[in-house]
Amino acid sequence: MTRTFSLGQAAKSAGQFKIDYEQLLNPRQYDAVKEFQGPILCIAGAGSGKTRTLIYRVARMIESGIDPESILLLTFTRKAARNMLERVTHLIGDEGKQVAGGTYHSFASMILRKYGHHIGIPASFSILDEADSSDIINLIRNELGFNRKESRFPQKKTITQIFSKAQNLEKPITEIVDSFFAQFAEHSKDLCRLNEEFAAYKLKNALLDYDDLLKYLYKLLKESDEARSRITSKYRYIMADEYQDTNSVQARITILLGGISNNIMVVGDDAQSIYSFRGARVGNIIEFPGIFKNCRIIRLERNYRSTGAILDAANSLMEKAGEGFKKNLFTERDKGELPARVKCEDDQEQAMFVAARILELREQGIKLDQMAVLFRSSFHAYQLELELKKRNIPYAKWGGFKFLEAGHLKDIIAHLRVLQNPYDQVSWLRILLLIDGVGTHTATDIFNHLKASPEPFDLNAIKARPKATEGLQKLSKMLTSAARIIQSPPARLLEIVSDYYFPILKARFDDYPRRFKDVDQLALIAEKFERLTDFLADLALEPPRDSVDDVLAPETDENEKLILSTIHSAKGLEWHSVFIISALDGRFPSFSSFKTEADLEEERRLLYVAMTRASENLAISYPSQIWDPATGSLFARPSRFLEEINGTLLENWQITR
DNA sequence: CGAGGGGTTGTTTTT
DNA sequence: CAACCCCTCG
Repeated sequence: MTRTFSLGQAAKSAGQFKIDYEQLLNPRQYDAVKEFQGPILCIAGAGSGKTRTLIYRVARMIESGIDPESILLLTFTRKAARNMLERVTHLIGDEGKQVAGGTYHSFASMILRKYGHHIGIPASFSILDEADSSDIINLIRNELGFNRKESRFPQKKTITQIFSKAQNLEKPITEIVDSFFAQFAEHSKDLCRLNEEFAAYKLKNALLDYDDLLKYLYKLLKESDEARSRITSKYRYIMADEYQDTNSVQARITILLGGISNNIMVVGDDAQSIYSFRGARVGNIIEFPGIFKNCRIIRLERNYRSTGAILDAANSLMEKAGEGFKKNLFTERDKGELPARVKCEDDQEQAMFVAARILELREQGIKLDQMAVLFRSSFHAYQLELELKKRNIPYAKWGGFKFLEAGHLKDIIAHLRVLQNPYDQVSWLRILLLIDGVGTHTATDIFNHLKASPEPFDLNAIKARPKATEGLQKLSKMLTSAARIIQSPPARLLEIVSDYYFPILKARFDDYPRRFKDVDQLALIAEKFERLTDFLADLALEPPRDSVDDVLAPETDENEKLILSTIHSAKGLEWHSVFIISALDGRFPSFSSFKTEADLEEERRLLYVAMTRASENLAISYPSQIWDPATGSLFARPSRFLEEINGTLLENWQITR
């Protein structure tokens, strides 16, 4: 590997930049941008121009002669990285494209393909998403006979969550079960056993789940001197965004990556930490200066996004925060209108209010895509979705049910996976079960047979019931011919699979026309890739976030859509007008957060994140009561957080019919 | 051994 | 209000 060394850095002086950074940034931002040697912790409040700062920092680095390929930008989603680097490119030209950027997970995936062999990971590993992991766990659970217990064993999805939480928090299974899933305490031992088997299975089949990606990247950096020195000498300028939402493995990775060059900046806001359920530690950001000596701390506290009134209300909410990370966010904008506190009769009335108000704002010239409705959990929006459909208001929903979770798309992907890895047991079982006359037993037999065969796609020698033979032959024929052109663009392979799958789809689902369209949508995504491996790896690392409904919506109407989003998915974004719905104790804060003070505090930060998404208009609404069938209780109290916000900072709205 | 029916779950948030 | 599981029938 060669390393480029540029003399440009010394040659250029401040006056030679194309961009007038000092003019375009406020003094604090400029501080963070102009200095890129040495460690920096940047505490960036909501709407303080954090993204802008990062973009200009990368631009300035490149303008100073730093090799763009030595810059690594770690962000929370890959989309965030992509957008930022596009803007860098826009500012200074194509060099911006050479900067490495992505999530910790995607970075891990890339590095492990290249250097994984140092710790025994083959370059051809596949990535498991949560559903894949569940399926494998289910398989092993059945083999171990744990499903036939007298007392109920947790469901596959729950087990997956338990395992993931254990790895994210780096705690033993038993402890996770005791503290978060006490109802399954009696199965602790079996769960440990299952977890061991699961780990062994992944190892044997070269499968990595999300947690493994991080775990092995850390292991690589820690244990392989050669890999570490190659990686750290390539990436000499590290920036990590949303650092408050990293877990301890990610923090250790960051420290190892930045430890040699010391040129590391982490950016974050402890008041916006909302991912502790998956192991995020606010501690990472707080401990950072202690780990990197001479770390400079830069605070961005001027908010450019929201009106004074919105900011006052948000600050008021955080004043009562149990843990005192005091923020001093200020704005020089006008006060604007007070945020609305809207009491509605019920869920239905709330939906009607939101829809009517949205239409009113639209009359005033605010575009639909400048408005968003935010909620704690995605099912809170069901009623509203009905109302929007009724009134023909186009919307896109983020979070909740994912496009790829639809059964028919999983079927298609399973076929592609088998092509890529003919020994992928879960995918084989899935596609074999689609054939008439094949059940779990036959499918397992077939898999065991072909596992030992040099021609895994040749199913002709298989013994099965007569009813099944025709289907098996078709499958075999399709896979064999697709395998012959396995190097073709994934879109082509997808086409072959779809042609085969359409009759099955038609027979299985009444609503097959709708589902056909989903497949077309998948094909559009596939077109962006040249190799099947890349396509499949990408689907796991960054599943398309649009819901099925959204994909089905006609692509007309100049793309102007209202956004419905979980607060988690709305992180980092902003809209002119924001509605926060179902601010009802039990819904938000969520019933399941009542147990501990820490969980409640996270709900508070979540509301803070939601409120600070709004630039001009904010309305927080709640139905006066809701019957919750899940808990069997009646929620009838407005969110406790609404009570805590200083009453003079909100305006109460009355609904009349 | 597979298919299909009925009863029974348990529901945050996501890379 | 699904998905999921289990059981019985064909």
